[in-house]
Amino acid sequence: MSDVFEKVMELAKRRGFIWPTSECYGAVAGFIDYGPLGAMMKRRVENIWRDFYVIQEGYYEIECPTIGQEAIFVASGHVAGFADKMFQCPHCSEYFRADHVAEEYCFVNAGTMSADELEARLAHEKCPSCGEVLGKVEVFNFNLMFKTTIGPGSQRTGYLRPETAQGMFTDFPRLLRFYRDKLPFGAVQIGKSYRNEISPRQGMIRLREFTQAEAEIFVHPNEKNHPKFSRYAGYTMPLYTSDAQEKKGEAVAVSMKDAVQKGLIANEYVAYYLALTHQMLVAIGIRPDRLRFRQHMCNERAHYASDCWDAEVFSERFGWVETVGIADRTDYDLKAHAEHSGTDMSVFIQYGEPKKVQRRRIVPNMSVLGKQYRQKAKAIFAALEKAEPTPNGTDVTVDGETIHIPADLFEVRDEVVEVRGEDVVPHVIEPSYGIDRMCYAVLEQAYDEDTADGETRVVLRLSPAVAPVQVAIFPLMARDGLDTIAEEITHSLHARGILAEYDDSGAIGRRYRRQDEIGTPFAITVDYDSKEDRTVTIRDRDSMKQARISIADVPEIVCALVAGSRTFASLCK
RNA sequence: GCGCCGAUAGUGUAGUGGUUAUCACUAGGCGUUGCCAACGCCUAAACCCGGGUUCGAGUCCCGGUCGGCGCACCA
Repeated sequence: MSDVFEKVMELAKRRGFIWPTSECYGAVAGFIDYGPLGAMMKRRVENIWRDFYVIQEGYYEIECPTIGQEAIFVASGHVAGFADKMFQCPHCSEYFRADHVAEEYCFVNAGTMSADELEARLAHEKCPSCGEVLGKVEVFNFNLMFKTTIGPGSQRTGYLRPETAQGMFTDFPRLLRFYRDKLPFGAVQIGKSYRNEISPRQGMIRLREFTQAEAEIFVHPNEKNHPKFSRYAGYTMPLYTSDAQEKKGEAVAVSMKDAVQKGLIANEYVAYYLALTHQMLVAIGIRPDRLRFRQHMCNERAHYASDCWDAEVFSERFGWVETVGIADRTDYDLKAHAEHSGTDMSVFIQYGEPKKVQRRRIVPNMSVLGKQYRQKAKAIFAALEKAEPTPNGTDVTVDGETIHIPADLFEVRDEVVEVRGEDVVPHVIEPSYGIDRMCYAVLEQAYDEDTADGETRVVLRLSPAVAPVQVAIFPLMARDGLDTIAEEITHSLHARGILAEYDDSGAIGRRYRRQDEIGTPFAITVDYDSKEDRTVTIRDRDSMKQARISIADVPEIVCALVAGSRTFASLCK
């Protein structure tokens, strides 16, 4: 009994959407090839993503290497944190997370114990699976990053990035300058990321090499109202809140405005991108009734994220599949990179009006102190700035030595200074899209079988926006000049950037079926009337209806149909 | 990584240890046909990889790879 997954993957393989990678040597789990049609469709999905994020939002795209030096991932926490301590039971061969088992046995600070400590302590405990006393186990780190070396001699460690996000963070100072030192702004990146999954399954749902489209939007920590929130304030869609999940409830349709007001969503920024994501997924052809937004429970949320939602698409095969993650990552990443790199990752925010601030300043008598303390003078000056002065002078501690500075060697000035602004480390709103999962969802939902003239017709009901081939051109017969007219029409469409496929092979019905199967939304047929009156038929994939249009109008009509600015029904008078 | 199951033309499949490995669809060529997988003729195309048992292996055994399911994993 074959389900939709099997049918659609069989079609995808046969017609050139998705192939197992390096098949001639045996495929490798977690890697796939996009064939000619798949690569085209994926590109169209990515370009729709660009329409939203780059064109509509104005967040420019950058492109960083997929290999990063070790320091990046030390700072991001991936070197230490993207690994799991695991061990295998010597009796039953089961694998376990060492820290999880340790917690079950109530070890104190199980999460921070070293591998050696865990080995020593676990030796006396029983295997959670088979119940035998574990004895000697080997606790090892399994890091999900692919490691490599940079340059000859393997001196320098590099990692394949596990997310594209870090590039936007490490480029932050340059991006800030590019956006002329103002918040908010955003940068996006579409590219490959890599995770060495232990056991990838489920076709293109869990890959070791996959394509992400991520946006990092840098906002003022206290200004999380989106300036264009009105665009989506009334947008209503199903939200599956953490509260509803705890109570075993269901997703409920809420408007973004209400969701923010009721505190279901942390802020307008998160809500804005939830709605934008919904709109975009529908634009690539995801059915709204198979789409919901699930909030992370407190315990599954990364420790630095203040709110996190997954856009989940319902798959007939896999159930609800998380396809997009939208998180408020706060200032975690920028602070980490600032600390590890020593580079400032803050923005100077000017106040509307300069603030007058009362400030006490201790001004040392440089000439006397300098002569008296010589090498120590510099450290003493620094210490004095933070000292608490008394009428009898003050004590400062330099290199463990307490030195008394008499009151006549410094001056205390109470002054009012103008402060024009402050340094702020922005918070980051991160919508992160799994392009491959989106592509799978599009294919699965587009797959359909109907009956035409008593025969089963397989049809991919792809949106014209993502269909790899946008229109097919058929001469009814490949002779009598029909082929020439059809070729001319094909070229006129190519000139408009439309991917039109000419096909004169086989019966006309067979050619329609071939195109139905790869989701080509429209087909134009040149017949003998075309020679007389310069008209052709245009046929709609889904309804299989035809309309007669002038050859001269073909490019404009096809462009309008593909763009969605005109419906096929409007052609049928 | 463990357990169970599977792997045969492009796709889906048949195949008692013994001829030249079955059939359908698909694809290519020729003819025919004049708007929805028509028809005729012709052609191309496969036993996952490596060992073993045997006179002989697509078939039996062992190991591997890939895929599916269950477990574990999925910051």
